[in-house]
Order: sequence, then structure tokens, then C-alpha cells
Amino acid sequence: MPMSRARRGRPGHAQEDVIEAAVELFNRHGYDATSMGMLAERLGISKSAIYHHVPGKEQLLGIALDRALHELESILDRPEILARPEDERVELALRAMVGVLVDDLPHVTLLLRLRGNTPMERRALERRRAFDRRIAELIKAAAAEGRLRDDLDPGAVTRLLFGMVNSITEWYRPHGTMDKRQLADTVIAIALQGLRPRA
Amino acid sequence: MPMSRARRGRPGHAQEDVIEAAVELFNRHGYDATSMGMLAERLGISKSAIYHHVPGKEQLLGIALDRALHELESILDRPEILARPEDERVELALRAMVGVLVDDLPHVTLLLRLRGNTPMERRALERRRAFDRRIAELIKAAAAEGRLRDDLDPGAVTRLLFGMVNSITEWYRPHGTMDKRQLADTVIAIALQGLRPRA
DNA sequence: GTCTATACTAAGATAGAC
DNA sequence: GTCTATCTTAGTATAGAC
Repeated sequence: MPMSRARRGRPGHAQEDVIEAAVELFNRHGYDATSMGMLAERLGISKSAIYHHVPGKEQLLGIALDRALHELESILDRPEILARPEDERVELALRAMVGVLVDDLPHVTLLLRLRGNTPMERRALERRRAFDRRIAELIKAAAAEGRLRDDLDPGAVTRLLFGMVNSITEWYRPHGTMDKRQLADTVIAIALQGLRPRA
Repeated sequence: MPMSRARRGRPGHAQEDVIEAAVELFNRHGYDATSMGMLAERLGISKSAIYHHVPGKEQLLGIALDRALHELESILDRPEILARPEDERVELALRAMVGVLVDDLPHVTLLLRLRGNTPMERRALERRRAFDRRIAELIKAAAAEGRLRDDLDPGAVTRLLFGMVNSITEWYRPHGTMDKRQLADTVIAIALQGLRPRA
């Protein structure tokens, strides 16, 4: 029963459905463990029909990764971040990362789980590393200016902060009790002040 | 050229080699993207020879996950942790987690990347969640006693701390410049005091 | 303990009809 | 835009010889 659904409107809508469903399955089962057969079943069409909308499985992943990377990289262009003193830049950048993670949760989740098994995946990983390096520079600059404590290794601090922020994809769900703003506040509170009660 | 290596000693040594190589490949490429053929090539034997040492691919994963879970669960039995006040328990538990992650990096890495695609994987995931709940209780108890700041959601705090600690598997490598103790100190410094310089 | 040969299954993808 | 049928490849695993 094909029964082309109530999406007669603009073209491209069908492709969007395929991508969205694929990303959801990739995140649930992992990219390799997700077959085109599973995707077809989920969409209610046959395997071969998928190839009318997208060239292949790898392109499905590529499109999703590109969206995530585009959103992350856009953070680096935001003028309100670069116009601040170093320590505020760090806070604003972390808040912006939390925002992108939450707004683009499925795509970023996929990106953060990449293993780099194909050339396409490795290109995406390299773009991600370039982004990470830019944020790491902000943190190191803030530390060098004395705006962050200087008794810790800046490299380790950066990795741990990234780990904390990136973990959001593994547990946070929008539409829960905590909104994006509260989440970012919690991240910043831990990162800058820590959990010890004020004296 | 079989050339059975200089491991004539005790039996089981060969199986250990297979497991170790498998875990390394699973971590590098992902479980699904790792084939028995890749493992055979790495070991310098044929695919079919692997089945002399281990029943199949899934058991290879199962053994590794069991080791990781056993080490993590052993933290909960350590008497020195339960004999402390609540806030010190949190610090000791986090330090212990860092220790297990570093000492058992390959196995824990595998555990933290599980998707739950098979019954065996789901059993391991449930064991991991049970462990997480026990540590979360420590953090909530410390917050309830006023030994951690009370203006943050304890659930979110717990997840973020876990994210920070668990991220260690994604970047920390022993034999680098930072030892296990320094790593744990850095985690605790961020978690309890934060990065703002002392006033 | 390892090999070669092979069975069996599932995957990604294409051809061509409707 | 979807289908059925099919191709091709690669995967896990087994059989049986050495």
C-alpha cells in the first residue's frame, strides 16, 4: 500500500522524511547496525524506493553530519562572542555549544559518535577537530590572561569541558522539565564555580 | 606461516591475545564495522582459526563488557568510600571511577559506546545503568545534606559529571604527560571548585 | 591449532515494469 | 514514486583435512 501520504505540497519534502528517519535510526542503533531494510520498513516503502530520494546510505550520513558541522561552525562567526573579554568569550562559547547541541540534537549526536571508517567520515572528523581547536584557543587564551585558574593543564581542562558539554547528546531530551537555558546555566555553574557550596 | 609464537606457556594465552586484539579493533572501528576477517588479519591467522579460541564475535564483546562492568561494580564494594561523610564519598567515588577508566581503558571504552542492539548488549547496558544509579544516589545524598550547592538540579549535575568523567575514554592515553592522579585531581578541581580563579 | 573450502545470510545497490 | 526481481559483495560461521 504505497498511499502517498498527505505530503503533496513542495518537492523535497519526501527526501527530508527519509533523512530524518535515517538519522533517528542511525542514532538508535548505530550507523553500521542500521540497514536500508530497516529504514524502508520505518518509512513504509521498499528498499529500492529509497534510492529514488537519496543516492545511498553513506550520503544519508553525510548530509546529517554536514548540518551538524555547519551549525557548530556558525558559532565561530558570531560577532557577539569575539567582542568580549577572554573569560566571557569562554562562557559565551560554551553556552552557544549547548544551544547548538540542543537545537540540532540528532545531527550533532551522530557527529559525536563518528569513528572515521570512511574517507567521508574522516573529512567530517577533521572539520570537527578544527572546530574544537578554535574553542580550545579561547580557553587557553583566557587561562593565559589569568581569567581562569592557572594551576590546571589547559589541554585537559578543555577536553573535560568538551566531554561534559558533549555528553548532553547522550541524555538530554528537549520537552523535558529542563529547558535549554537552565541546562546551559548548569553547565556554566559547574565549569566556572564548581559544586562546593559558597563559603 | 602459522609459526605459533613464543607463547607455549600456559593455555588460554592465545585466547587472551584474540580478545585483546578484538577489543582494540572494536574500539578503533566500532563493533559492527569490525569483521572477523579484520581480526584474523591482525592476528595473522585465518578467520576460521579464530573460532578455535572463542565461540563467536558476540562473545568477544561480551567478555570485554563483563570485565569493564566487574571493575566498575567493585567500586561500590570499597569500604573506604562508604565510611566517609557524604561529600567526601562523592569525591572518592569520582576518583575511583577515573581510576577504573584509566586502568581498564579499552574495556570501559567499549562499554560506554554500547547501543543495545542485542539482548546481550542490553543486559550489559542495564548493569551499567544500575551502577550509574548507585553513584547518582551518593551525589543526591550529598546535595540533600547541604554538602554540595543546592541551586542546581541533582539529576542534571550527575549526568554532566558522568559525561565529564566518561569522556576520558575518548582522549586520555596512559603513558602521556599526565598521570592518573593528576587527571583525577583535574576532574575534582573542576567539579568541586570550578575554573574561576580564587578571589 | 591452523588451514582451505564452503554453506548460509544479509547487506547495498541496480534494472526495468507499472 | 514505488514496486518486484536480481546482482554482487561481504559477513559469520561450520566441516573436515592436516
